[in-house]
Amino acid sequence: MRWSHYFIPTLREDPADAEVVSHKLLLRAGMVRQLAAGIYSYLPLAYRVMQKIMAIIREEMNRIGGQEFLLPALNPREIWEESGRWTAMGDNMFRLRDRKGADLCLGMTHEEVFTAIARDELRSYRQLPQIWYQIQTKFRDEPRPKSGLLRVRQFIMKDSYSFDVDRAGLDRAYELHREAYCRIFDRCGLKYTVVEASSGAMGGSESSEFMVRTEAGEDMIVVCEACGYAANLEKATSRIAPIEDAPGPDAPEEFPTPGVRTIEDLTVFPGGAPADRQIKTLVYMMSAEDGPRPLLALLRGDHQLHETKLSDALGGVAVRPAHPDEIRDLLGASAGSLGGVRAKEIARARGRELRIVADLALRGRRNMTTGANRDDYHLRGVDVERDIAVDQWADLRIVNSGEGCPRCEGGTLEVFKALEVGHIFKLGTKYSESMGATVLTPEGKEVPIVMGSYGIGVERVMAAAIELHHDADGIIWPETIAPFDVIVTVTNIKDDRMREAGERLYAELRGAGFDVLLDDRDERAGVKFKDADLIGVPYRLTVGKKIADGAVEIFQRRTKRASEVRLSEAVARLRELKAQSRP
RNA sequence: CGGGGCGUGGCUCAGCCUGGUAGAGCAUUCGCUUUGGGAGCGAAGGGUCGCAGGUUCAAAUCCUGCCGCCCCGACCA
Repeated sequence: MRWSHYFIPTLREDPADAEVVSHKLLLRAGMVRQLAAGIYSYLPLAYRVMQKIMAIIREEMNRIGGQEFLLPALNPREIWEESGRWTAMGDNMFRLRDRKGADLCLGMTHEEVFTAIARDELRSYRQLPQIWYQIQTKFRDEPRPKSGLLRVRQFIMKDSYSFDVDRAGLDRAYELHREAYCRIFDRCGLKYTVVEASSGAMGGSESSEFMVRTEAGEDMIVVCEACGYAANLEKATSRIAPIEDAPGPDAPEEFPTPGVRTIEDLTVFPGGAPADRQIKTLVYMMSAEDGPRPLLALLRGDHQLHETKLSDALGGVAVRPAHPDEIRDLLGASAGSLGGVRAKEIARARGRELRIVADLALRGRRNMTTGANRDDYHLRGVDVERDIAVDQWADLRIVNSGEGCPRCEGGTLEVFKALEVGHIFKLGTKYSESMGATVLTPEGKEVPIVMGSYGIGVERVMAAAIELHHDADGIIWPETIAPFDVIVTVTNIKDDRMREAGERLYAELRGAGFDVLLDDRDERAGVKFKDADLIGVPYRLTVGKKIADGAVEIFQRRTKRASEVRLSEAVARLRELKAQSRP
C-alpha cells in the first residue's frame, strides 16, 4: 500500500470524547470513527488488524475441527420464544417489525439459530460430535456503551457451539476450546488470565473467562500468585482469619442507640461493637411471578455483599435492593436499625414471608451486635445460629485484596480490573431441551444434545492489544496482528534517489511476502515518523540521505532501536529481526 | 433509569457569567523559503454556534422543551 493513496486519517490531538487509551489511539491512528454511541466504523487500518485476528481465530478453530458457518443476524421472534429468551433478554435486545407486522430481532448471540439447525438436521449420535462456529456481527442494546470499542452495541464475535451426545463429549469439546483459546490469545500477543466465572442464570455447569488485566476493563478478578487460583470476583472465595467470640448472654439484649444509622456509627458509639462483631442486615427484593419477594441478606459488619453471588445463591433469580418504604413496610424500622432476630415474625405479622440468607462468615458467631428492627435500638449478645432463623447459608461476601487463597496454604489474593476477551461455557441441555434438539444414542434412546458455547470478541482483542502494547508515541502492535509488517519511510519523496530506493525496497519486500506500507507522502520527515509511531507498525525502513552511500535505517518500533543496513541487505536483515523477536 | 458534564469551521478549544457584525491554534488550498522527529512567512476558502420554540429593537450568549455525545452509578451470558 502507498500511504499517499491509502486512507489513514491520523489525528494530532486526543479527541475530546475518548477516555481510555485504546479508544484514543484507535481514533488518533485513523482506525475507527464513531457513528453513534457504541457504534463504530472500522477504517482500513483497523479492518486489516481485525482480519489478522480473525485469520488466527479461524486457523485455531479449524484445527480443533470447527466448521465455519455464517448465520443470519436478523432472526424471527419464534426461535427466541422457544428458548425463552425473547422475554429474558429484555431491553438488551434490538427488536424490529417487518412490513407484515412480524416481530424480528437482531441476534445478540446464536444459540437459537445453531440449535434450530441442529434440531432439524442431527438425528444420531453417529453425527456427533460437531463444532460449529461463525465470525459475525452481534447486536446488543447496551444500557451504557463506553470506552471506545470495549463496550459497544454492535460488534464482531467469533461464536462457536459444540454438540455432543453426553457430558463426557462436552468436557472434551470444552477442553479443546480452552486450548484453542489459549493459542489464539497467545498468538495475538495478549497476556491473559483464565478465571472461573459464574454460570449465573444460564444454567450451565462450568464456565471460564479469558481476562486481560487492564484498568480499562470492567470486571474484577481475583488471582493467587502462589498457586494460580483465579476467579471472577462474582465467583471468588477467600480464606479469612477465624474469630473467637467470648460467650454472650443467654438471650439478645436490646439497648438504645440514638442516632446510630451505620455500621461505622456503631463502632464508635459507647457500648457499640467493632465492625467484625456486627451483623450487617440488607433487605433485597427477588423477582417472582407474583411480584417481588423480600429477603434478608446477612453479612459480617465489615464485609460487603456481592449481588451476583446473592442471585446465584438463590438459583439465578434477579434481585435488587429494597426501597426505603418497602423496608419500613416489611420490618417497621428503617435501614439503619435492621436485624435478623425475630425478623420473620415481624414480617409475618405484617403479612409478608421473609427469607433469610446469611454469609458463611457468620456461621458459629455469637455475642454479635445488630439492629433491633426498632429505630434507634440495637441488640447485643446475638448468637447467629441460636437467635436468627437462617434459611440458607451461602458465600455472599466480596473478596478483598490481601485475603488468604482458598486453594493453597500460604497464598494471598490480589484483586484487579480486567477485560473479558473470551468466554467458554458448558451450556448442557438448556437449549436442546427447550428447542427439542435430540439424537438417538447407540442404545436407541432419544436424548437432548449436550451443548457448549464459546465466544471471542474480535474488537476487544484488538483494543486489548492496544491497552497492553502502547507508549507515549502510539500503538506498538504485536507483530502477528499488526496492520503491516513494515513501513518504508522515504524522508523526502521529491528526491529521486530516495524515491527510487523506496520503490525498490517496497517491491522487494512485497516480493518477499511482507505486508508493506510505503510512506510516499510529500510530507516532512518528522510528520512521517510521528505517524509511523502512532499507527504502530513493528518495523520501519527509513530511506534518507544515507542512501547516497547505499544505506538505509532499520528501526524497531517496540525497542526504538535503529541500525544501519545496506539497501541490498535490508530484506534479509528484516527477516532476521522478525525471526529473533518471535518467542 | 438516577447523577454530572459537554454540544461553536474537519480536529482541539476560546467567546456565554454581564445580549450588540463569530474568534484562535492545528488541518485544507495557493505562493515563497525549509526538508531526519508533528516547519516559517504571506494569502485564501470554510461555521444553520445541536434542533425547536420563547423573551428582546437585537440571542452563540437569557428562558423552556427536545435531541445527541461523554463520565459516574444502576444495569449487563
